Amino acid sequence: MATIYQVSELAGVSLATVSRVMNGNTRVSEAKRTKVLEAMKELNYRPNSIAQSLASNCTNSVGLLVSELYGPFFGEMMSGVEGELRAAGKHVIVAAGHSDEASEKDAIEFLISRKCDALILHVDAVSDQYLLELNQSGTPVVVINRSIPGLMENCICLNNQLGGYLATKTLLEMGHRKVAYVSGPMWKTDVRDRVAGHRRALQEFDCVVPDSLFIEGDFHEEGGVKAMLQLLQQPEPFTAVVCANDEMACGVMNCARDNNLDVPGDLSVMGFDNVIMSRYTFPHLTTIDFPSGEMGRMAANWVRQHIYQDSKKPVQNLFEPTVVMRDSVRGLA
Amino acid sequence: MATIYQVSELAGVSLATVSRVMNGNTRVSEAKRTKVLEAMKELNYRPNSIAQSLASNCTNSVGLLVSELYGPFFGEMMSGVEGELRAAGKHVIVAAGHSDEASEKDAIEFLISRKCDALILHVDAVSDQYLLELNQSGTPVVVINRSIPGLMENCICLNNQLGGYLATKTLLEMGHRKVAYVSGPMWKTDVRDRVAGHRRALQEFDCVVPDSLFIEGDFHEEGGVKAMLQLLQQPEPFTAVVCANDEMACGVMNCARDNNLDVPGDLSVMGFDNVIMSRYTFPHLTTIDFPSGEMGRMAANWVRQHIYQDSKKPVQNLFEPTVVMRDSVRGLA
DNA sequence: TTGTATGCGTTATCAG
DNA sequence: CTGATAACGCATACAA
Repeated sequence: MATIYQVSELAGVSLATVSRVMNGNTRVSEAKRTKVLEAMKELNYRPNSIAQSLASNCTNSVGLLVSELYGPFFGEMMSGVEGELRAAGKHVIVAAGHSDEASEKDAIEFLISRKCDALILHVDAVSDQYLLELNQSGTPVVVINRSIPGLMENCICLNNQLGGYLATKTLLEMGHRKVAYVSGPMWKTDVRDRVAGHRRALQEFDCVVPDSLFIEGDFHEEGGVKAMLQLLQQPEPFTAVVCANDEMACGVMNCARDNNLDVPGDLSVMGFDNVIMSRYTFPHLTTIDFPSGEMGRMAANWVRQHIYQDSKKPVQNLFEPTVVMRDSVRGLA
Repeated sequence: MATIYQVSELAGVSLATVSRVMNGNTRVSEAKRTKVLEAMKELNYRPNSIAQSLASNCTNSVGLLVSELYGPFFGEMMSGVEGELRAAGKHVIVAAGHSDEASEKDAIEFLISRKCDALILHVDAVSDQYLLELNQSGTPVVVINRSIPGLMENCICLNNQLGGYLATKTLLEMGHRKVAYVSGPMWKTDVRDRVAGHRRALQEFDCVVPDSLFIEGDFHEEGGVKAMLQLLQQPEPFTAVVCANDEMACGVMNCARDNNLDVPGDLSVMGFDNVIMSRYTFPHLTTIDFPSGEMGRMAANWVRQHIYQDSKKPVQNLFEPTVVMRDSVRGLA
């Protein structure tokens, strides 16, 4: 692999001049510049970004930590991040946190030791305090889908409360009153926000539903099935069930069908996230859109603004969810 | 951030000794070793992996190039790669190639300039020749789902031919004879392999189907819908359709339902890939399992063997697909 | 505008 | 076993 030194020799200039034409920040005479360029081409020179990083103390790479590398939700998000960063000539180093504290911290250490210029995190096991210290300690951090007091500027959030509200309100407006709720794990902040929105909508419509119609799920399809089974076994009737994510909504719909319940004829089902799959289910799932791709892009944009100063697109910290009407919900006569 | 120099000073040893206890390859007296370890702890020292990379000419990072960052298929694969590599203390740098030649090459250049120790590629736009030269030129390459003459040792493949064969054979054995086929883009090698398997099964059963029952799709859900529409408009009757991937199978099923065709009552549908979603569709999709996660893990294992020499698990170059029976296929009386 | 010299934080090659 | 010292490839004050 050719080095800057060999290029300088072939071009008959100093090593510093070569460096200058590469970075393009200092003025170089046109004559020497073309000479250097030619030499580069001839030697098929490629800058060693490792050396560049060491010398400039900038790695041009940002760490991306997500809970899982698979799943439609994270896929869209990663795609957004990578697309935006790649366009700026930056690298993304990914790691998975598996929603486990030790694993998340480990991954973050991993990324830091790699000297990432910034970290984009989607974590839920690690504490707010930890993230605050992390950001203070030298590695800028932007957090997705989590609001951290004292670090709001670095958070890219979805208004989960509003999402939960919209989901339930939609059903309520269509005449449903007996609406069951299958939530995610309540230790997650976004889950609690969605539930709060749900409760607000209920309250607004003077609607009280018994506790037995509230089930804490696990965000997985099987969890949806289990929740539905539980719902079916308790005495309270219900005409609709709103789920805290699309996977569980799938489980609920499948379970309903297995129990000879027609969706949406006998039961309306509402999802959350608007995962790609939700367009393919039968019936097509009515859900709340979570713009994960856009939010990933925005997180990357944040980094471009604050770290690389190469973007002038304003940062949007809060995203608003919207209702996506499809076929799994029906109005009550 | 503390450096090795400060540690050496605090420990009262030379800088070289510190380096030695870090790497643990040379013997160091127990006394000095503990002194160094203590100093490290006190200074909260973390090695600068950039400097390590420059000095050792080993970045401990491998580039991973996939077509897209989203989608269940790549998600599973990436997850396999990251899990295996992370366990070995290696980093993975990801990029998306978008099945476009310029984009794929660009991404590869990107990864190379980052001095990845090896590249794991899932590409389909770039030529065999290019990959051969790439591998020769200093950056070891392992290719997923593509067999390259002269580079077979570096390829982790699925037996697509067998997969295509199994898909169609399954239907044939159940009595179907009028089986339509919705393929992927024919310029992709794996697509052609699947088609070849399909043809082989047909031949084996002395079954000839008219050309109008063969549609070239695009691997997307909409493509499945369009293909099904096309199938419906031509005169030849058919009792089953095998699709080159699950997404298109979803489209076919949805379109069938929209046209009052019961699946599998009136029409059997076979998918390919066994994407997570296929378990959630209605009816649950019968398909061919593509062990993308395992193959990703194996690609990573290849790298560990050949580049880092820290794995003794044997490399498996060829994976066999299997039939996953679910509810979208039914035998003909 | 251009060249020289030094530093970035480690590894690795020597002597001792 | 240990300690100087020279790479590694590039960026960048400083000087010219």
